[in-house]
Amino acid sequence: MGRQPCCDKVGVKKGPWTAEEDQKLVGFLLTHGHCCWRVVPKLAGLLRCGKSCRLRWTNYLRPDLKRGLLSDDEERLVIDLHAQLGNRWSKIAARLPGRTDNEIKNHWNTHIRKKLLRMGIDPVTHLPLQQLQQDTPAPPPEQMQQQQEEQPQQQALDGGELMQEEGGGTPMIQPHEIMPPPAQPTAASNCGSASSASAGSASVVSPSSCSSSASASASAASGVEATEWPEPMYLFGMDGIMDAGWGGLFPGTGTGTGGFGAIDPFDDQCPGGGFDQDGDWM
DNA sequence: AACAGCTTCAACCGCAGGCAT
DNA sequence: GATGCCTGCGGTTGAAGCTGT
Repeated sequence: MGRQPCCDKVGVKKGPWTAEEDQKLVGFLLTHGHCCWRVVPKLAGLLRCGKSCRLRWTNYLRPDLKRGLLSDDEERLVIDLHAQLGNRWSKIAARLPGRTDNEIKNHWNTHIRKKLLRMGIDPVTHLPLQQLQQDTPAPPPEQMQQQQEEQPQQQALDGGELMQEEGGGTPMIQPHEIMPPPAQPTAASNCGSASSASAGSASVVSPSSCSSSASASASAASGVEATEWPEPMYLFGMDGIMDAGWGGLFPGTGTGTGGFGAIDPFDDQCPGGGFDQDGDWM
């Protein structure tokens, strides 16, 4: 809405990632790691800005990501950490292996925040709302407005949604449901028409609509034992991934974003640069 | 079945900080 | 110390999916 684009270059694609783009990005990062995110899209053959690639990787394609809703323990930890750290989502995410700051931020805003409000707890201060109102006789105008907006919502939700959410909420894919891909998966084939349904959203494979049924049946057929594996990996199969040595790529899965500690990305390319002023590889 | 309103979450944006020169 | 580049962070947006009428 009137914002300046982060990439002023013409021809930079935005919006949802396609399966093909995911494949290119993962394939490139598998073999090269990343030197400078700015040049990753160029070298990977993507019409994206580096920022977009980094975001896609850290929030969705990283193999050490957990998928699905936060567990009760994780949720409690998030609340606890939020009370200590505030909206330092990256710091909070660093304490939850396999979770991204974006994921935690979203979960906070959509689930935990509402839950706390229904419990009469201010999600910002973590103090009881009533006590907050008594202790702060004249809150700032914006806070007053916020409380006025939130109180009716709290009352409105006290009815049925509480019970629903307390009972576990929407049944999305759980970590234990994540199965390794079949031996020879076809790109995006696990979800049937996922790639053809909408070019723009083909890569955004809905866990609830796809993996829990498709991958479960696939693993049942192949007899593969259930293990934790990120959803997008279905798109590419395991052979190349294992050959490329994911384990070496991600030695520390609990360190939050980044996580290329053990590799020397672009070992023979990066040192000394090699890019012109436009960031083109020379 | 069709529509409208609501919810969710992937992706975007601008900004700040770190680092190299 | 000044400048520029790159990365990471937190806030925000909007399309897709879901739910209710």
